[in-house]
Amino acid sequence: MAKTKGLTPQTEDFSAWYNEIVYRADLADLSPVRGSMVIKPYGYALWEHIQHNLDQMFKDTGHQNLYMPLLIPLDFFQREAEHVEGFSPELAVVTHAGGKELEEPLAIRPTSETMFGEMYSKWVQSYRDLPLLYNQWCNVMRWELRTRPFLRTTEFLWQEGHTAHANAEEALAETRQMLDVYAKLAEEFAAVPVVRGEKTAGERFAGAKLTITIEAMMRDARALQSGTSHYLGTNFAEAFNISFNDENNEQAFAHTTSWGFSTRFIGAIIMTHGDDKGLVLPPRLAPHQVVIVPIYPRNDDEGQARVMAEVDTLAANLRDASVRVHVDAREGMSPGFKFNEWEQKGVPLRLELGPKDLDKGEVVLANRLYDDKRSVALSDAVSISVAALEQFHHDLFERAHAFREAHSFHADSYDDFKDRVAEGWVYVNHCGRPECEAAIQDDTKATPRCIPFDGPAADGDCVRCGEPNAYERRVIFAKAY
RNA sequence: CGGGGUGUAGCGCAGCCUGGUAGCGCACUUGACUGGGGGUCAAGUGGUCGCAGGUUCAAAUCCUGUCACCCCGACCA
Repeated sequence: MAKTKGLTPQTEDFSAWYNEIVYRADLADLSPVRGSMVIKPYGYALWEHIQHNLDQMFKDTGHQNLYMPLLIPLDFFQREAEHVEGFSPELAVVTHAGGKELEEPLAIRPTSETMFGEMYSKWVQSYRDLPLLYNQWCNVMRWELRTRPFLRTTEFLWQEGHTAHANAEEALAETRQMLDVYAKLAEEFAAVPVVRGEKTAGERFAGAKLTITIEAMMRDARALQSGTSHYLGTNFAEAFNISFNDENNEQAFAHTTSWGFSTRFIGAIIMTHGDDKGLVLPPRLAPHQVVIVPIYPRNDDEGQARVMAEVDTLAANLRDASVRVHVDAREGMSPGFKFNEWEQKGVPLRLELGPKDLDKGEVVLANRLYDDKRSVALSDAVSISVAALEQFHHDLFERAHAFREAHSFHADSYDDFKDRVAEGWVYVNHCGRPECEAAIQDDTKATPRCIPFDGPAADGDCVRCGEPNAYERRVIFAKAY
C-alpha cells in the first residue's frame, strides 16, 4: 500500500492518523472554542448527502420535519428522574441574557425529549391525534470532558426523531423501524456494515425502557455506536402529561420513541474505510464521485483548448448520467500533486485526460480502492465509471465486512476473553449484572456493545463470573469510542 | 478532576541552559522555466515571541503570577 507523505500510518498510531486526516482532507478545522469544530465545505457536503438520504427515508416512512427551540427551561430536565441524572453533568446553561440574570435558567438542548414532551402534551387529546411522527435536524450541545473531531464534540449536528403512539406495540415497531432506516443508511449508502442489537441496561439511554443500536467496527477493531433508537415507554408521557382519551373514552398515556443519528457517523466513515493514503469515501455519499484531472502543456494554447474541450464534454456526459463529477482545472499545480490530494480526500474514481490519451481516444481511470490505473476508451468512460462506482460500493462494503468478521471472536473462558478483546469484538455469555459489566470494563476497558438481534444463541454461564446468562443471545463486548 | 506536554510567521518547529538587532522548513506573493505521481530557479511578503508584573543598560531567553490549548485516563451520540 502506498502511503501519503507525512501521514502517520494507521498501524503506528491510529488516533494520530485519524486526527491528521480530518484536517488534511479538509473535512473540519479546530475552532477557538474548546471542544468544538468548524465543519468545512468538504465535510459538510458529506453530511448533506447523509442528511438528504436519511431525510428521504424519514419521509418515506411517514415522518414530518419541524423545528423545536434551542433553549429549554432547566427545570424540564428535573421531571424525568433518570433523564436528569444522565444529562445534568453535561448541560450548558444560559444564566444571563439581555444584560440581566435570568430568573429561570435555560439549558442549551443536549437532546429534546423534554421539549417534545411539553409540546406533545398540548397537541395530544384523543387517540385520533396519534401517532405523532416528527423529526428535527438541529444542533445539540453536551459538555463532554474529552472531545475528538466528529466523534465527540461539545456541539454537534444530528437529527432527532420523536414519536408518540397509542400503545406499546406501535411504539416498539417504530423504534425498530427507525433502527432499520439507520442500518440501511450505514450499509447501503456508507458501505459500513453494522450489527443491530439491544443495549444492556447499563448502556441504555437515560429515561428509556429499551435502547437499540447499530454498531460498526473501525479499522482499529474498536466499536463505534453509530445510531440509536429508543422506546421510552410512558416515562416521558407521564413526566410531561402526554395523555389522551382512547377509543373507550379512558385516559391513557402515550408511548413515545426517540431516535438520533449524528455527524459522529462521519467519523465512522473515516475510520471504517480510510487507509494510509487518507480517506476512502463511499461513492453514494462522496461529495465528488469522480474527479477529472486535465493534463496539458501550459504554453500550448491549442493543446490546452483541445484537452479542456474534451474534459468539459466528458464531465457533462458524466453529469447526464447522474455522476457527481468535479473538474480540477487549477493552474500552477502539477498533476502529481492533484492525484495525491484527491486520493487523500478519498474520491473514489479519478479520470486523467491529456494529449497522449486524446491521440489514442482514451482516458486513464484510477480507482482509489485498488490503487489501480488503466486506460479506457473515451467513448466508454461514462458507462465504465458508472459501473465502477457501483462495484466500488460493493467491494468497499465487503472489505469492511470481511475485516469485521476477521476481528470477531467467541470466548468461553475469561482468560481467552481478555486476550481476544484486545484484538476485536468478542461474543460471550453474560450474566447482565451491572457490577459484572463494570468489573469487565476495569479489567479490559471493554464494554457491552449490544445483544445482537440475530447473533449466536447464549449457551452457557457468564464468561467472567459463572452466574447464569441473562439474555437469549451472546453479548458483544468490545472497546468502543 | 488526575497524569503528561506545549504556547515563537498561516502550519510544523529551532533558539531559552550560558540575556545583546528573531531564525529554519512548508505554505503564501511575483516572474521565468516546467507539467503523465507531491516540480526548478530567482526575488519577496509575513512576528506586540500566550498574557501581566518583576530583575537588568538590555528579556523570546532569568524570576513570579496568570491564561489557554493539546495528549493520556475517568464521563459520553
